[in-house]
Amino acid sequence: MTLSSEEIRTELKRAGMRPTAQRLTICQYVLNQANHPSVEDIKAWVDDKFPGISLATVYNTVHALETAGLVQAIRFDHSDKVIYDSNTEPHFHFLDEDSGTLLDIQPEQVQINLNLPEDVLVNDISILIRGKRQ
Amino acid sequence: MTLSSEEIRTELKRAGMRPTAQRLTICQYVLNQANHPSVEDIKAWVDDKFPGISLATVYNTVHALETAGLVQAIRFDHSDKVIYDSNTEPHFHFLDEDSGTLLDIQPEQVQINLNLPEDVLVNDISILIRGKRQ
DNA sequence: TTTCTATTTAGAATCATTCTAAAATACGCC
DNA sequence: GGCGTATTTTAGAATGATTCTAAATAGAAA
Repeated sequence: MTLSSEEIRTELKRAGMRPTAQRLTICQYVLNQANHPSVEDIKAWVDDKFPGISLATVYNTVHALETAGLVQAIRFDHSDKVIYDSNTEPHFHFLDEDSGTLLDIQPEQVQINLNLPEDVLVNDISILIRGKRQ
Repeated sequence: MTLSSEEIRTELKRAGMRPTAQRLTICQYVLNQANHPSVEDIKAWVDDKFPGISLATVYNTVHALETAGLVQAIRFDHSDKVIYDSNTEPHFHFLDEDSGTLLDIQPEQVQINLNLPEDVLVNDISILIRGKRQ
C-alpha cells in the first residue's frame, strides 16, 4: 500500500500528530518505501531529503507512529536493533539468511493448529521463518 | 533436564571450556535452575554464591556457552534484553502477558503447514505466542 | 614445579536509545 | 496577516546493555 503525500498528512492528523516536514519525510520512507527499516536506516535515508534532521526526531516520530498504530516495533534474534513494520495487518516474517532481507508472509500461507491448555487465551502469534532461496 | 555438577564439568570440557568455579556456578543457574534468564538475572543469582564475580565473566560465559551450543540467545519484542535458553531441542515459546513469564511450548502442541514458494528452504521456525491464563 | 595458554577482572569504550531544556514551529483565534 | 500557546525539533548529555582492553590469575600439560 502506497500513500500519497496528502494521504500521509491525513493519517498524521487523524492520529493527532502535526504533519511537520520532518514527519512527512520520515513517513514517506517508513510507510511507503522502506522494508522493515531500523532507526539507522531511516536516519540515513531521510538525511538526504532533509539534511540536518536530528536523530532524536527520528526516534520521536517512530514512537509517535507506533502509539498511533501506524507502525509496529519488532525485534529479532539476528539483530540488536529495533525495526519498524508498516504492515499493520496480521502477518508473519521470513528472513532470507543469505541476503538478510526480511519479507512478509501472508497468514494464508501459514496454517497453525495450537493444542494449548483450555485456560490459555491467545492474543497474538508471531512467527519468524528463517531460510534460503535455492 | 537437570545436570549434576559432574555432568556440567563434562559438558564444559567436551566444549573445550575449562570448568572454572565461575563457569560451574553460572551453569548451575543457566542450565539447571533458571527459566530464560537475562544476563542481569544471571549476575544477580550468581552474586550470592560467588561474590565478586565480574559482569564481564557472565557475558564471556554465556557467549562461550552459546558458541558451544549449550544455550541459545533469544530476543523478544517485549524486552530489550537478550535472554538465554538452555533448551536446545526444537520448541516454541509462550509469553504470559500478566506475569511476564516465558514458557516452553512443545513442538507436539503446534501443527504448522507452510505454503511457501518451492525454492524456499526453511532452516528454522520460531514462534512466540502471547496470551493470558483465564 | 615450570611454562603456556585460557580465563577473569576492573574499568574504559561503544552503541542504541532516552532524556532534557531551550529554540523553533504549527495552528487556532482575533 | 499577526499573536499566543501548545507541540515539535534540536543538540547534547545521560542511560543502559554490551563489548573491548590490558593486566593479573589460574588451569593444565610436561
